[in-house]
Amino acid sequence: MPRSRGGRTAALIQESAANLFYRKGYAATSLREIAGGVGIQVGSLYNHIDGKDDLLRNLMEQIMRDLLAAVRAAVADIEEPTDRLRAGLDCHIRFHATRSRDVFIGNNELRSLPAADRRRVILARDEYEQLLRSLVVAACQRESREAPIDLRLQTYAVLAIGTHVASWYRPDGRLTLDEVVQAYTDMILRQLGLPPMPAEAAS
Amino acid sequence: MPRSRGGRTAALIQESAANLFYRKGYAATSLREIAGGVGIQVGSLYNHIDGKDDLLRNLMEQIMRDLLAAVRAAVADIEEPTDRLRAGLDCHIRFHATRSRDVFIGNNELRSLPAADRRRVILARDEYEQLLRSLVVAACQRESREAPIDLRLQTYAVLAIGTHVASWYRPDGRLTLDEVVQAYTDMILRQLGLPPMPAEAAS
Amino acid sequence: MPRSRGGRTAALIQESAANLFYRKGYAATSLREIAGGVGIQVGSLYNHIDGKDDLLRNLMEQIMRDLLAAVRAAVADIEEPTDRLRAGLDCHIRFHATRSRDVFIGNNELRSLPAADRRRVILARDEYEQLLRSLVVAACQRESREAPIDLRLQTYAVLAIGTHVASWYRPDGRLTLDEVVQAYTDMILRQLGLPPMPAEAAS
Amino acid sequence: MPRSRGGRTAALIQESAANLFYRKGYAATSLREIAGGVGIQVGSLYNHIDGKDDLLRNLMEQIMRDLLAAVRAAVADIEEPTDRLRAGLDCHIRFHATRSRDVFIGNNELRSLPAADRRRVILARDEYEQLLRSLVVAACQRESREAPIDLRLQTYAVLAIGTHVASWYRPDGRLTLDEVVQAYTDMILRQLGLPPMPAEAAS
DNA sequence: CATGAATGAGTCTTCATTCAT
DNA sequence: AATGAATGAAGACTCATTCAT
Repeated sequence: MPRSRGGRTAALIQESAANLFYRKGYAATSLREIAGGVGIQVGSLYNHIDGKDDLLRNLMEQIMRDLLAAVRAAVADIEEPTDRLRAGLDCHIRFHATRSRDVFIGNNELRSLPAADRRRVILARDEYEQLLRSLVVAACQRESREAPIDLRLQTYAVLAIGTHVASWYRPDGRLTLDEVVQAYTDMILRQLGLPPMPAEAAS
Repeated sequence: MPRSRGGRTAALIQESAANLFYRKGYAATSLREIAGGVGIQVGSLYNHIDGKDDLLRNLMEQIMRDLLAAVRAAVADIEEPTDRLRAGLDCHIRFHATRSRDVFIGNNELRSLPAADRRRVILARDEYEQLLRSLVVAACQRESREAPIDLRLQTYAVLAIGTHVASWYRPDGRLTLDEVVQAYTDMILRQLGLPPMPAEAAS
Repeated sequence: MPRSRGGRTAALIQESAANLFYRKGYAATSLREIAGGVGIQVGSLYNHIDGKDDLLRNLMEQIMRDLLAAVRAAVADIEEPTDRLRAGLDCHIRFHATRSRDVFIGNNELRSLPAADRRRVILARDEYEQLLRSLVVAACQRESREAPIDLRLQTYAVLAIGTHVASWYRPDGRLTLDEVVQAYTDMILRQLGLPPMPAEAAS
Repeated sequence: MPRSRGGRTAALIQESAANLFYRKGYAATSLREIAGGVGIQVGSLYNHIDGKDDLLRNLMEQIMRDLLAAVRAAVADIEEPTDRLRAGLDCHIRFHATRSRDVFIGNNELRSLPAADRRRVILARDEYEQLLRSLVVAACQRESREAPIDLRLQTYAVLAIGTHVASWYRPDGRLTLDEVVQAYTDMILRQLGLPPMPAEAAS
């Protein structure tokens, strides 16, 4: 019966783990439950992972890699600073909404990671924060018409909004994904004193 | 079934529990550690509490009561809607910064609470959200010069900023408490298209 | 029911562990069995020990301490080298016979000990070997009438006989304790070319 | 139920098992490790063995067969009792030194053997003990000039020395194989009151 | 009130063994 | 023959909880 799954069991385990870590938290999730989610016995997990940490580490490193890559790709071909920021924010919000489960875990289970891995993830987070800040700073230097509040705080607020979106957005909720992305992006741009619409689109 | 709710030791236990829940999370904290933080043995805890849940429940109900009471008191004697909002935001941010530990626990350990208690806490949270929304709506109806984005989202964003402040503010950090409160309050007001400074203070 | 045992449970646990380590070996003995031997549950063991290692470590350090102390005490007040050797051998054999269980464990479970403890026990064993060798050498230098074979090997042989006695002697066996001690002591003395009987006793 | 008793891999597995049983003991050795020593996966072992017991049983029966056969062959063509004993001891010591690993396992893992196999091995050990005793008795009856101590004990001592040699001899140690064999053989002969050198060699 | 000890369920992990491929 | 995956039992250890002292 178990055959024919190909090499997919490992992925199913990660899925099951992510679902449970999201619902109950890492420490409150037992391997028994994770295995149950895949339809195998606890011991069988160890054919695919080295330990419980593995599941969390994989998850957290993956989500940080994906987030960094997504925003970098989103701004890659754009020159104009404000357009870059707009594109970055769009991607940032959209990512946090669509991958809210993993982002949520990434934000809440840092302390559950073994110290060594935690350091690595924190470095990636710092890198992401700097990427966002560089987008914010570049756009504000060129275009902002109001004296901006502390730009580091502004960047924190951008991160906060991502985190928050991840904590409540549901695909079947009151607002569509595009509406949410639009609303929050505008909110941030207005906050920074920047025009919400791309120049060519506004004319 | 002993209880000594007013006791000195009981308070120390709550403190120890709060510190550990904050650092490691509820599920990852053992009663042994909590007892250790007070300098007593595990068994002795049961002279003061009924179980591990107790500690979390007390904490979460207390913080919600305090938060609601604080903001209500802050706006109690103010009539003018925008002033009410300003005062409410000031209190909201300040509370989240100064009581960041307990607020953080309140935001992250909801799922660790037994279902019955969870419901009660969620009701209190809804109540708080409505309080904030009423402040936002009242101020925007009277004074806002820009078409506001969805006001429910705006309120969410206000909550998000509180949560975020609680997650990084430290009394010995780069910014003073007043600076943080000022910055975030202004940020939100600007966002809503409202004047950041009270009229009389500005002149 | 469990009360009134005073603080004796820890000792009962050590006993139970020693019996099982002797019969089945350390690795093949489960904590469940050890606890069963005392009439308690596995978890209860941890009120008295820190882990399985503890039981082995205590055992091995105790037996080496006792052995060293016993032989040192046995030769303490004796000046004459051959008499010292006789007394030392008597004690050596007698100890290995009467405490055969623990000696056996000590000889066979060294590798089961965590590396740090293992080193400590090995030092004690080296110390004991040197004590025995010093007795042998002193006696042979003064009195031996035959050219002795390598004295280090002879000492090894003395140790080997102790080990071997511990592996088969039973109090209810064919030979009494005194007979065994007598026979092996004579055997070794003869081997070294020394007179088996104390001078005054022989006359 | 595959079997390939003559196979090359089967022999490698036995080797790997013997090395590990020697270093860590039977109970503390996992099939994973044994397989690792051969460079195959655990499951593959079962193409060559029926189970973990198999490995130990084979080892123990083999070593007893070899030991018995070796000593029998060594004394086969010798008539004179003391010469027979000398040759037997030489072989006994030499065997224990050169095959120390397997002899060590044979002496220490008896209790790890399933009851049925254990009985068989014990019979072989008894047979070997009787062989040695017969050599000792025959030589002592004809030639010994001193009143021998209990001959059964003497035989035990001979066995003890074999065991002990197996526990410390290393080919690259301080003494050569011949020196060790010589020393211990002389020791035993002297013990029995028998001349250490063959008559013809002494002249 | 505090303690030390007991309990039983539960944790993660390892193991020998099986078997389809 | 070798492999990768599955299994179920067992391992050591932790935990929240209870209770006699």
